[in-house]
Amino acid sequence: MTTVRGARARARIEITAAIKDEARAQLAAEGAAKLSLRAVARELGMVSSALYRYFPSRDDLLTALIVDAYDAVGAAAERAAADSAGQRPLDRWTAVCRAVRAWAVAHPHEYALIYGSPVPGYTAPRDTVAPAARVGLALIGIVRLAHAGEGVALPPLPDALRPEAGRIAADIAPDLPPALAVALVAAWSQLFGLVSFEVFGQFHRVVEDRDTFFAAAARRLGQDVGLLPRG
Amino acid sequence: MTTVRGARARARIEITAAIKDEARAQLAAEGAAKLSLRAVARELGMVSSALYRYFPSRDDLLTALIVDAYDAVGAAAERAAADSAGQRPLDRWTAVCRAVRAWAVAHPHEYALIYGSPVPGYTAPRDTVAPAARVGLALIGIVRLAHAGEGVALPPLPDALRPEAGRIAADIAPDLPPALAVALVAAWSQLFGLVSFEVFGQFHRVVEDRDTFFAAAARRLGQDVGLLPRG
DNA sequence: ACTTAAATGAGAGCACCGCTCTTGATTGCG
DNA sequence: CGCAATCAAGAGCGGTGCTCTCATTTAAGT
Repeated sequence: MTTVRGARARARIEITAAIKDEARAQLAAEGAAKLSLRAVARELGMVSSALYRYFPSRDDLLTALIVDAYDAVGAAAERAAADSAGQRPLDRWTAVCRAVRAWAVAHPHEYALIYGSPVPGYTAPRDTVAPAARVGLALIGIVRLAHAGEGVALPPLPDALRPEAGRIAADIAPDLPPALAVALVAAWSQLFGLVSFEVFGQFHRVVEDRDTFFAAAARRLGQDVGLLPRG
Repeated sequence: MTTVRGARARARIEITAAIKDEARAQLAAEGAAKLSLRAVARELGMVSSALYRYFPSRDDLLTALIVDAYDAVGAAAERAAADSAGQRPLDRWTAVCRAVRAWAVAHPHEYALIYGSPVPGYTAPRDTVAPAARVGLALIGIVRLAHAGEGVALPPLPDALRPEAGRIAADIAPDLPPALAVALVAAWSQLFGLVSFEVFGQFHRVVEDRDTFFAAAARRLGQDVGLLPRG
């Protein structure tokens, strides 16, 4: 199906990749707002209208970059999870968190593209939902192992939250107790609160040693999902 | 000093306000990316160049909107803190959190303007730092009262975090113990992680009953800064 | 009260943007 | 080999932020 049919098909793949690379370079240099199709085409030595053979619109190019960014941060998270296999769950949790943060500070504009203000319409395109879930799934995986192992310690669920907790658990991890699922979703979003505040400059003149601050906060987040300090 | 000198000065104030109002309307309708000086001028019945007498650039207009947005969400937080005076600290904490969230979901584009991707340069203009601190200060105020009252319960500080914790405490609340200050900063950013994920659509098809989910998460955040369930 | 300087609005214009359409090669399949 | 799909290029449309010039109006100083 994806076999290269000929020189033309091969060229199309290469040019598509070149466009994305140049767009990514401009994104890293100036941010999504300044990304211009004309500048990308100019840098690639082609005319702007030719670019529309590969991406039907600027938003579609951005969507491609969004998918790639989700995949990149998701891969970083999964790699951290894999590299920390065998360690204690809480250490693995913080390793994944730190991997996410490291990727974010290394690629601030790409991070802003996916976890900042949604720049196109209100709803994300279909293609982005699966890549967007990878970080969350990596976190779930670690907690799942801990739950199967020595178990996790969680406070009881408020009655009002019980129905919603059941829904969430059914959606993201039917094998986990509802209280754990809802704690996971909360911790997941709070992790990106920490990262976003750092990347977007809200910690300016507030937090200096961000590495150790983040490590401690991430560890605390792990405890909030029931991971034990001496598991 | 701010006395109105004449009709011209009065008109300038009114026109400046009208420009901001129209810009805010367009912001709410289409988002910051689509905000156009020309469209604002057109809607106000003036020519685009005339608008530059009031705002030197589009970014300056946006900065004005940013300041207003910070003030609006800060005022909402302070109002929630004032209205809940006398209640138990943890309830007041969640009240402030819910006020922030309520403002955010009511003004998603303005929220995105201040807590989404920073659209102008990397560093926020000077005028924004004071208004941006209001929500944090409201939270600090509540915890400070709780600390002066029946006290707060916090886990011990890791040794590695001790220097940074001292710095943070000196910056934001010298009267509070360092462990509490660092927990506050973390909870502060995590609060906006929860809100951002909801406003930016990351909770789509994950969290349904967002009111109760958020209330529980905010309450847990309050416990993370040492507020006691039955204080 | 008169003059003078500052403030304001209008208009033209520049460079850039996303995007569309047409035209003429080039490629590859039947 | 011929025909259809693919592609680069160019011109062009309406839009943008922003600058400059030029009247006109207002406010202040003498």
